[in-house]
Amino acid sequence: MQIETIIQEKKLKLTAARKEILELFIDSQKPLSYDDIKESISMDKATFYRNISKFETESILHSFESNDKKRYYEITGTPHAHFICKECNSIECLEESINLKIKNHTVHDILIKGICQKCMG
Amino acid sequence: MQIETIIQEKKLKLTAARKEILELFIDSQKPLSYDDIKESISMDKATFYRNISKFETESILHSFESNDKKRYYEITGTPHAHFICKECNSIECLEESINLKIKNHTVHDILIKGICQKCMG
DNA sequence: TTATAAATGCAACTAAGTCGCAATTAAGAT
DNA sequence: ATCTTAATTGCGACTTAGTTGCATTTATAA
Repeated sequence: MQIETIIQEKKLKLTAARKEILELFIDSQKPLSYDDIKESISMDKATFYRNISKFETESILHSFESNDKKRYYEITGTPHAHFICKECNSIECLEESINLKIKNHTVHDILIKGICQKCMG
Repeated sequence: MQIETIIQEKKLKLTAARKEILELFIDSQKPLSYDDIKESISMDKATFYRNISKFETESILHSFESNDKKRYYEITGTPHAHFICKECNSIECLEESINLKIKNHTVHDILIKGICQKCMG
């Protein structure tokens, strides 16, 4: 996944901030919140959120609200469900796809909440 | 569902605030946030949240974070999944139960996000 | 190289929820 | 019926995630 290609396809300006954000999300194996990466990035949080928002409207990233009042973002790729641990707030991507249809509704995302292996002890 | 029975079973004091909260949630057909009901209740928000928190530890209510940074609460009854519309943020209780097991994880809740019938136009 | 629309940093703001503390109250004991 | 006391309440100040207005800077295309 080439950052410059992504940016050019959507006709966005390639700024240092955008490069930083996309590098982080492309390398990450799981969704990240602003809080997760604020130490690793050099831009202001307004810049972060404005870019994230643009990336979302361009479908480069998508997001969901977790159990900890934070929004988590990930690169839009193969759709998959997420497991959120109510105890430690960790998030796992579930690879086995869940095929779920609800009539008169378009399903985009599935979040499963519960207790993860670590927290079950 | 009798409010006095619920309160007595958990050995809590029956206060006016608790009565108000439980009445609202027992009558509601869907999960409610503080914002949904703040006009209808007479207590301070600290009191609301402290009681909600107690009701959650007593398993009288349970809650989840929706797509709009608000936490939604509902009476603990028959387990069911929720559909959250990403566009209008409405929440529906899904009655057909979804049987989902993930090895090494305890599943408590399922949230399905997408677009509801109204918003599909 | 320049023009300009878009992007940035900063500071001030919003909104959901939390916390400390003094005053009040439910419920059991007298 | 009243007293006692731990639990509950209201208030105000605080926290934290995210947003907004505005002056300055910068990527791109002419």
